[in-house]
Formats: sequence, C-alpha cells, structure tokens
Amino acid sequence: MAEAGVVSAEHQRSGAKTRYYTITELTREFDVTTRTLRFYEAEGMLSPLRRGRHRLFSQRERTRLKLILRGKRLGLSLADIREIIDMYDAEPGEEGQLSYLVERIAGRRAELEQKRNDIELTLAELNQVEAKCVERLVQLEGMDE
Amino acid sequence: MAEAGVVSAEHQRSGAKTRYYTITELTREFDVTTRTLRFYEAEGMLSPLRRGRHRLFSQRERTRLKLILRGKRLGLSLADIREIIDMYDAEPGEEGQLSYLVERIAGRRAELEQKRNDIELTLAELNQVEAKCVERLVQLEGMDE
DNA sequence: GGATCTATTGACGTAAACGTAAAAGTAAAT
DNA sequence: ATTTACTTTTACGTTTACGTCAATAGATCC
Repeated sequence: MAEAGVVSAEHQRSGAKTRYYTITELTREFDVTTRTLRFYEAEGMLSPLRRGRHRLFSQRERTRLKLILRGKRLGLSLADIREIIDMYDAEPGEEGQLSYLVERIAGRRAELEQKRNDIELTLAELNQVEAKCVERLVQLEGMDE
Repeated sequence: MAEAGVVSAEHQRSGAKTRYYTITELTREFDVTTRTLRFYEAEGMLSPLRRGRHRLFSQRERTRLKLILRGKRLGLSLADIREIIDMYDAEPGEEGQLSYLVERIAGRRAELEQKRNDIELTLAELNQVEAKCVERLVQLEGMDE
C-alpha cells in the first residue's frame, strides 16, 4: 500500500513537513466512501491537490471534510453547509458585505438554537419513556421471586 | 368554507367535544402541503378518520404531526422519526421487549447528544466569525469620521 | 342548477446525495 | 516484468420525500 503522504513544502512558513492524506486514508478515518469524497470535490466543497492523476488532501481539506460531516450529522444540506463553511473563510470585505454576513450568521444561529431546543424536548421525552420502562422492569423482577 | 370541525364524541370519557382538524387547517398551522400530510398517512405515520372521503385529524394526529416536524427539523429520516414516535406509545410488553427498548433509547440519546455537541461547536465558531465582523465594522466606522 | 370551492385519488416527475459497475491508468511489490 | 492493490473518470441507477398535474366528487353559494 502507498505510504501516508509526507511531502516537503518549502513554500510553507515553517520548515515543517506538510501532511497529506490519500483518499482511502480519509475514507477510513471518517468512514465515508471514495465516491462521497469525489462527490464533495465535484461540488466544490473540497479541492485536493493532484500528484499526477491522484488526489492529495491537505490538512485544510481534512478540516473542511470534518466540518462537512458535522453539518451532515446536524441534518444540514450540502448547500447549507457550504454557506456556513464559506462564512469561516470570508474575507473582511466592505461594510455592506460585512453586515450582510452578520445577518446570515444571526439566521443560522437561530436555526441552530431551534434545533438545540428540539433536542432537549426529545431527550426529555425519551427519558420519560425510559423511566417507565425501568419502572416496569423492576416490577417484573419483583414478580418472579 | 367548511367550519372548523367540532364533533360530538359520546364515546369519550368526558362530555367534552373533541376537536377535529381538516387537512387544510393543518397545512396552514404547520406550513406544510396537503401532499405532505397524505404522504405521511400513506407511510402510516398519520391515521386520520374519514367523514365520507374527507380526512379528519384528531388531536392525536396533530400531536404526531408536531413530533414528525420536530424530527424533520433535526434532520431525521421518516424511518428514524417513526421509530422514536413508536417508542412513545409502545405498550409495556415483556422483559425482552422492554430492555430492547431501553437499549434503543440509549442509542437515540447518544445520537441526540452528539448533535447537541455539534451544535455547540458550530455556535461557538459562528460567534467567533461574528465577533471578527463586528470588530471590523467598528474599525470601518472609525475611518470615515 | 350551474358555478365555485375544497378535497380525493392516481400517477408521473424531481432534487439531493450518493451507490454501483465498467474500463483504464499507475504504482509498489515480488 | 507482472501481478496486486489502488485510483481515476464516466455514467447510469437508487432512495427519500415530497412536487405537480389531471380527473373526479361532494358541498356550498348565488
């Protein structure tokens, strides 16, 4: 098997070597398929380098992948996720851009807080159901003594 | 327009009238389409009564709809939502059933806690981005004085 | 007693997010 | 130099969760 990619990178600030990941390394680490990673690339959410035809994923790409998967766990669409990630590396533009960004952040925050609230409710309900189950189980246990 | 359905229900414990909802009433209240409600019914997630060919949604169905929509907001699939709702009105069965239910609850709980955690992380990041924006905005404001 | 709502049952269409299979390139190991 | 193990591109297929007609049927209003 191809060794984990460690590539020298003189162009980088520190003399440290930059770690690169092959596609299968990432699929193993994050339990996704190659198809998924290529799909994300086709959608412009990842932009791995190429060594010949092969893909090389940098730390940055790996981080972006993490963010994508976190978004997926939250049930966000790729479009939503893209918007959020884009916020992270938005350049400090002019005033209009900035206040528009602040607005969008407020929207996303509201959305997330709603989700958090929904989660609390559901957790509370599940706790109730479980309490009843345990109660009933204790009851049953008392019976066959 | 047909009036909001209030139907006498002698079979119910109290002498109180049971409120029924038409399909369009629900679509308006919850901002979904009739197609969606019929789809949920076809999937067995809702079971409205019939008056002739028309559907009548009871409080119970309305509550189930609420639960479904809450699940959707959390990004759960209908299959997942069904499982959770089914937990709510699971009958206190035998021991095997009960402990299996407790297990599944634990699983769902873990899932939800993961989501909650993901939300906290994302909120924290958004706050950071916003802070930078505001900082930059204040800076810009100071410039045109 | 038409016209107008409102609702119902098909039935085909669609967008998102990949799955899956085929054919071919490439690199490391024997 | 050939297996062997990966990888790549291409392209059609699939599932979920509805959207979007179209045709029909009661109900209601004038």
